[in-house]
Amino acid sequence: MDLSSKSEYALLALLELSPHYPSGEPLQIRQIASQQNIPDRYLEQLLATLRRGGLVKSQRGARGGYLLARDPWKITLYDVVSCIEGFEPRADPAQVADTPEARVIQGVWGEVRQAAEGVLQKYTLQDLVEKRNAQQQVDIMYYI
Amino acid sequence: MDLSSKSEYALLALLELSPHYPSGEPLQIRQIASQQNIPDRYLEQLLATLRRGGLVKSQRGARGGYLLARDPWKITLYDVVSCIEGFEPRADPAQVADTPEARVIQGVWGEVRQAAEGVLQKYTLQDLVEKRNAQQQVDIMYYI
DNA sequence: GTATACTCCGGTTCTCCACTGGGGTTTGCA
DNA sequence: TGCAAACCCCAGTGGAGAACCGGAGTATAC
Repeated sequence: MDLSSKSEYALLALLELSPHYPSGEPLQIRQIASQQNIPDRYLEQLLATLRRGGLVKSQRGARGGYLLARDPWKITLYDVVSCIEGFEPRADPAQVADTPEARVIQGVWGEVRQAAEGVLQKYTLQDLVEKRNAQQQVDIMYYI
Repeated sequence: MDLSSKSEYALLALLELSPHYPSGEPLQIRQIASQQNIPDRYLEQLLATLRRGGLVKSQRGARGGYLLARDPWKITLYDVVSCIEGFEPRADPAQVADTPEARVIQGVWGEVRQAAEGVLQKYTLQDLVEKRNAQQQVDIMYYI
């Protein structure tokens, strides 16, 4: 019921990439990692997953790096979390007994999942960037 | 993001206890376990947690067993899951870096949690029992 | 006073998370 | 052409928690 640091790291990385999307300039793992202090070798794996999930593109070689695969307002938080957590293949039949009670519980749990996913689906990376900017404005106001 | 079998077992057990609440007759671990085929030694531990959480009462000795601590409509699914999963003490400061981005993400995640908890809070054990009864009615209809 | 239940404590196996390391391969640039 | 900077792939490790199992103790009804 809590956010894994896997997902949190991925979101932080994509948040770093978002402002660089218009320019088309890639960002390197090292830069992202030091900016958000994430272990860089770990972030590498997460970015590889995101690449395989079609959320980022990579550029190899010197002056390479990562950049978003599409506009920041076309990537929802659900896209990110489901890609990184990999909870799409809900089809393993290694489930518990199929009693009437179990079925009822599964139904309610489906509602819980839907509620959670609904929230994740309504936010995009762009929204997060704007939220952060707004927050920083508030911080500045208080600072003055 | 999925229901642990811990919570599922606990809900199944409480669902078994619910119809026995009015009579005041306790149910034994063995009976609950065989009814829902849950490993009985494991269920024992879960029931102990529920007892410490004040959701069930235990009666020791011969003809002992467990019974609900209060009416089935006064126990929400949130009560059960939070008791068994123990996610109340959200105060350990072993968190990730406190960047503006991290704060924004935490905020959104708070919304996700609230959405999920909202669903769990609106259902009681009584609701589940009624859902199951309704489901069984439907099954019978189809059977005829 | 004995069988029947719960109670407490510990250990075990397994899986996953978070992370580290050691090789590769591709690319820009001098 | 060489080489360094980046990504790429695979493998392993340490700790934590989930899901159990087992045994010794304790309270209670009959």
